[in-house]
Amino acid sequence: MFERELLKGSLGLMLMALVEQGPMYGYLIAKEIRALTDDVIDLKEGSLYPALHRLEKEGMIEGFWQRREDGVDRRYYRLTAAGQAVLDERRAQWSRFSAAVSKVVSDAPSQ
Amino acid sequence: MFERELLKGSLGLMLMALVEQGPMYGYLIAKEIRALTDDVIDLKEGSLYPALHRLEKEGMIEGFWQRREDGVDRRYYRLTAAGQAVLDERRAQWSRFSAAVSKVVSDAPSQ
DNA sequence: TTCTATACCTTGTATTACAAAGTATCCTTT
DNA sequence: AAAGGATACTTTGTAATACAAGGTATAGAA
Repeated sequence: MFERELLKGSLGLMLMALVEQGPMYGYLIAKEIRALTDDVIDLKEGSLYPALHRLEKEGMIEGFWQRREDGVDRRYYRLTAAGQAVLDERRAQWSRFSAAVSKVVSDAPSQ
Repeated sequence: MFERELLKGSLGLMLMALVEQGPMYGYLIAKEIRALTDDVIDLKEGSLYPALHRLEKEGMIEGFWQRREDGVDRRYYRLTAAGQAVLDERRAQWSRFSAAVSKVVSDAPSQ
């Protein structure tokens, strides 16, 4: 119940970071995130696909269809140049932000 | 613009963590957070007070009015027993979550 | 045949940070 | 004396977004 809100603001960042490593498609991205985080982050389809569409519309990522031998279409995404710049920015911002929250939340008394 | 969404899910946690150290009132909490985070997190009143009311309604914190000598009323909050239990939980959850995001976002290639 | 995995999509809902406005007091600056 | 800023709390409306829950379609295993 908290996790839902925690994810806000960091989902786009994670998607861009994964796509940065090379073209990936949605379903694989979700599996990667589950694997990398030991199921701590379990992305739902209703979050994943709209987020990808959003990033594409904003020009951060670029999608293209690829047909497998068996005829199944998969939509791969790659990072755009604009996306790379924004990713660098948001990565730094995440560092600052998560460090800030951790500091406030750490049980060390203020004095 | 991203920060707004980043804060979601972690604001309640920060408020509870601060109030855990002893009774505090809203305005002071905002100042404390700015000071602790070097202005990385600058809490707005439209976020702060509704969040405090929310936590109070949920029974996580307990508010009481205190009148200063000059006649100004301040509303102090302290953590409840229920709030302490939830705080411990959310603190652990934040650790797991932020570590998970950092791992996905870190530029280290998957192999 | 039924179920699971793969792979994508969409609509509606709940949550929540914040902008922007208001109230009131005190102190400092012009 | 007037104007501005800091202190201190409040409220209403808005934008953003994760997700539940539904859908489509294929392939292989039970």
